[in-house]
Amino acid sequence: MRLASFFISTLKEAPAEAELISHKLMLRAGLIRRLGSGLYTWMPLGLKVLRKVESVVREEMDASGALELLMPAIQPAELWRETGRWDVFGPQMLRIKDRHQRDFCFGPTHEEVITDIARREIRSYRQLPLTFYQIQTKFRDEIRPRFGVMRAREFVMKDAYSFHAGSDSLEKTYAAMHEAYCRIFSRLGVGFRAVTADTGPMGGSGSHEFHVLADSGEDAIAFCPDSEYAANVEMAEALPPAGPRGAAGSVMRKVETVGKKTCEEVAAFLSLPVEQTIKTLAVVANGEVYLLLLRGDHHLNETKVRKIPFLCDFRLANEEEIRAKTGCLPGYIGPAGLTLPVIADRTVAAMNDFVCGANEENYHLVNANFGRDMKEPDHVFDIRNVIPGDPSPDGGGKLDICRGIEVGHIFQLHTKYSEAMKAVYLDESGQSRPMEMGCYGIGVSRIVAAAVEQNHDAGGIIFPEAMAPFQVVIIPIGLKKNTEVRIEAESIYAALCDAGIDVLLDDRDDRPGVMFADMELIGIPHRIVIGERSLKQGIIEYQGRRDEKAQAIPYPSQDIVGFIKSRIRGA
RNA sequence: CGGGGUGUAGCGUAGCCUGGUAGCGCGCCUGGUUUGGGACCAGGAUGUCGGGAGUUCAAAUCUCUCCACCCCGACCA
Repeated sequence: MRLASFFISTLKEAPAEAELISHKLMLRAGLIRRLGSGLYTWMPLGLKVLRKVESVVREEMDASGALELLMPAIQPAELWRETGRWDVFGPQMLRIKDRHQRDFCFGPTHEEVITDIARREIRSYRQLPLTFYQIQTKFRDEIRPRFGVMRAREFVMKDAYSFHAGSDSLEKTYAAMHEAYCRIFSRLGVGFRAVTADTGPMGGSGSHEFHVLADSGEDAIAFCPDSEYAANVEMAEALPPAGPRGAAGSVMRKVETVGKKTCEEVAAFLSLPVEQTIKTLAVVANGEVYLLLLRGDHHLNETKVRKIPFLCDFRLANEEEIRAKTGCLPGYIGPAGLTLPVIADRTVAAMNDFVCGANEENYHLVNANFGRDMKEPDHVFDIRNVIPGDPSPDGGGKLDICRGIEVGHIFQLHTKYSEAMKAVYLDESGQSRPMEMGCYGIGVSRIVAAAVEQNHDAGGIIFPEAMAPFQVVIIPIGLKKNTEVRIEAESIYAALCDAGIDVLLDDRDDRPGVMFADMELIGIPHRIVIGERSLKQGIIEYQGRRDEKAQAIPYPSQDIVGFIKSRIRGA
């Protein structure tokens, strides 16, 4: 491609709306332009990147045996009513009415549509297993779209769905998809990690997320540096403390703690470690008020709480409810002297001589103990987030926590959708059975942002080889003025094109600094500079995007195409 | 949804407090000189000051209202 007949639009300064480095760089490089909140145009240069990501995804999906199809972006409400998700999905789903006032949505996902296809088309176990996939635009009306295409409302997603006669087959395909995902992210050149995950609103069991590791990631990942263990913190199990609970020591006393509401404040006020305090959370589920007990420095894990059957639809109690049940303000409530059901975190259950609210405004209890000063907890569950230093659930060492950008998620759905929508097949014995299903997503557009987030420097983006908009750029200095420069630039350009390399010729005849800066900003991995000065010495210059300095290449004596090819491969 | 903030030329911004007919940098256009790291000289174009209403002789500036966008939060007592 010749730049004079292409279109790039770079910015020296980033628009004020961008916060995240990837967002700023994508705007400055002219990859994307914002149309509205969470809505982005992929400019020609950005679209080239997006398409390259798509093609890697497509190649690996095809290689895994999945079959590409394309479903409508707009879906009728009836399908969603069959699975009950029309009501469950909530405001994240963009609902539309057609001219007849019939309900539709702009698909946030496609389980219903694909299951409808499956029930119409698949009759027999002989047709199974089957995996379909598409690369489609989705719309989710996010609470707060942000970070450009990282969390946009409209985005490009690869979603695949597999159908099986039996869960063995599902597990096989699931494993194959896991492998395909690892190949995809490796080929794309992003640093990633597969972690065990919660299934969330998609339902089902058995799930892995794929995260691009980046400090700006929205997800926290617990991992063990000394073993293979890695999980979303939502999922990471906090093991019970090793030893038994210590014996109760000196007698419990009530102390005045005026204005000290948080555990940190109370601990500091009493000169005790915050690990010696217990915080009490009042929640309401099914009309009942429960007390949840956590160690002062720990945080509640909502996902874990929702897995406790009687708390699956819990919410935090409001101030009036708390006052009615405990007679006291939030900040001073505690498990002592109340009849409310108490759910203790595993860590709390092993604590003795702790500090907790006295259920009296401006007072806390010190040296409190279960059994002696209050009833034992009614239930003990793992309801907290793990923190760095916690033992790894696989026994392999201590956990650490890092951040990641979720770019892929695979689920075993089993028969959640097939049962609801009667997607059945006949097995060998002629019996009708619901199909086992799996579902596998990749955030295609998000990958671009994640890759930029992970690969950039002061000059701009450093695209990984596989998703760079162009593999090589040729920068001629003094193109119009110097015939020799023009001839050699054209000849090298033609040779690289013939070799099937995606090469950009910067024929703008601009000042060198402008061309260098632009090409660095948009992140082209390999650069060839052809100038009168070097040509006279029988050389041209090559510089990799990550290289400190350019290197001289003897020219025309050295085979440039071969050299570039080796660079592309070696990168 | 709650809180905070911003809206002035394509981008970044000054002016607003203290009302008097809008300025700067980059970019853009023309001509010329330049050409190995975002050039220089000369000339030029581009603003419903987010929309509407109000106050005033006069509003980017004050008031009200609507809109858009950004940030933080949306249960951790």
